[in-house]
Amino acid sequence: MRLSHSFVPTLKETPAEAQIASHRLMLRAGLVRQTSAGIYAWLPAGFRVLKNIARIVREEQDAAGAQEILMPTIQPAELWRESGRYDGYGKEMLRVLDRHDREMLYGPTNEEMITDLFRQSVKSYRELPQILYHIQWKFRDEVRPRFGVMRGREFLMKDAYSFDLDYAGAVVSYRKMMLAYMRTFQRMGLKAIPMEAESGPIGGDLSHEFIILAPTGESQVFYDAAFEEIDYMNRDAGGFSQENTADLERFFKEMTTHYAATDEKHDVAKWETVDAGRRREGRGIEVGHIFYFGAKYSQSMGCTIAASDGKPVHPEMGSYGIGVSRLVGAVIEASHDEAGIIWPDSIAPFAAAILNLRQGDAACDAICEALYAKLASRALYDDREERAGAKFADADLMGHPWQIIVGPRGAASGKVELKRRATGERSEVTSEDALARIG
RNA sequence: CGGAGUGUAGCUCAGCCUGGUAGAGCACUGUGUUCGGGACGCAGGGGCCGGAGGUUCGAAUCCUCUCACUCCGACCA
Repeated sequence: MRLSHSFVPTLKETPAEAQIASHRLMLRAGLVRQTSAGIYAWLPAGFRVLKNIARIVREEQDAAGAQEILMPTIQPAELWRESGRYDGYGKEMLRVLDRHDREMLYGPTNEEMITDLFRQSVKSYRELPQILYHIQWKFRDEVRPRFGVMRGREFLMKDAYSFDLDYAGAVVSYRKMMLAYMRTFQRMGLKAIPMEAESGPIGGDLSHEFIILAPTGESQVFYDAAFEEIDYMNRDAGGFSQENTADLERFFKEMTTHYAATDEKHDVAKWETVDAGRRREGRGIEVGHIFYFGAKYSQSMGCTIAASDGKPVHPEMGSYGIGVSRLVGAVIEASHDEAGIIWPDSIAPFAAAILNLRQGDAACDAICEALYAKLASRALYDDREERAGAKFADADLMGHPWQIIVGPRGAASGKVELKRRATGERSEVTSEDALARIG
């Protein structure tokens, strides 16, 4: 994409409403625009990041054996009456009437709908276990939206639902999802800590929330260094396989025996028992939450399957959420500096920015165009006729992992300067070497 | 939902107290000089001053109502 013809409206000044770093930077880098309280339009660069995050989430869900579906945003009130949550959910649920005065709602979550879908079609224990997920917009009419996309009213969420014959099976599904989550966050360059949590309005008795570490996070977290040392992706390096029940058990034990707590639940006495050299403290942001809730919904909604003896049983369920749009903000909170965003390679909107410091200079133009053609859709070519300072500032703000700086000084001898955004490290290389480094 | 604020140009804001017909910086357009970390000159364009009602000869400014947004608290992916 050429910056001169892109809808990437960067701002030099910070809009008054933005209080936290990620919100400020998302507005300044032209990622999103607010349309009303807690509701945002995603602009090209921001949307690319959102899609990249969704892609990683999707890949890890698929790898865990979950199947992707897509449920609607609008749901009938009927279903929620069945589960008993229609009246209980309160004002956070956006309720609407259609033209026939039927009561509808904009879904804040999908337990009822998935249970309805499931009970219509699955009749035998032979078809279990199953995990279904979708990535869909949700609406929760928060009293007080804030922090940009981190606490919006409309947000993109991955929610998965597991169905198992019995508790033992449900626990396996739960552990699979937990592992998928740790891998998902690792791939985004995030340090995530799973913590035991209250199950809240979703209900149930086994529940973890996933906190990612960011210096500007909302809550103080205390955890054992063990969480930072595990490579969840690589089984050979101490990781785990989702296929292997023993692995899952070992993984779950790792996740639940080491100390981890937010300030609200911090147990100083227990904390003291953690080896002093392994105690870690930081700020954190909640980006995911998983629940096992047994037959809560399958029972209230009359969802049964035939067990091996032919008798009807209520499947055991769990639900698993990741705040996809929230992650965009959370990643920025975890990875930025004074100059702007520092995108992890895996989710960056563009792998590289090409900065032509002298528009119109034959050598510069030629090198830039050649690089741009080779990098195709992976690079943002800053071809504006502006001073170098403005281009550098925008590139730093937008946070591309690499900057390829093409100026008359090096261009004469075919050299460009390659800058790594995260470290600020710069080196003078040929175009070919630059392309090779970017990979 | 309680408390506190703010709505004036695309963005940041001044003007309001003390009514007299709209301002600055940045951004934008044209042009020239510049050009390796947010340049400078000259010339321009852009605003039913959130909305409605009222007071007044006259309202961005005073009064009433309303809408939107933000911040602090209680709640959440």
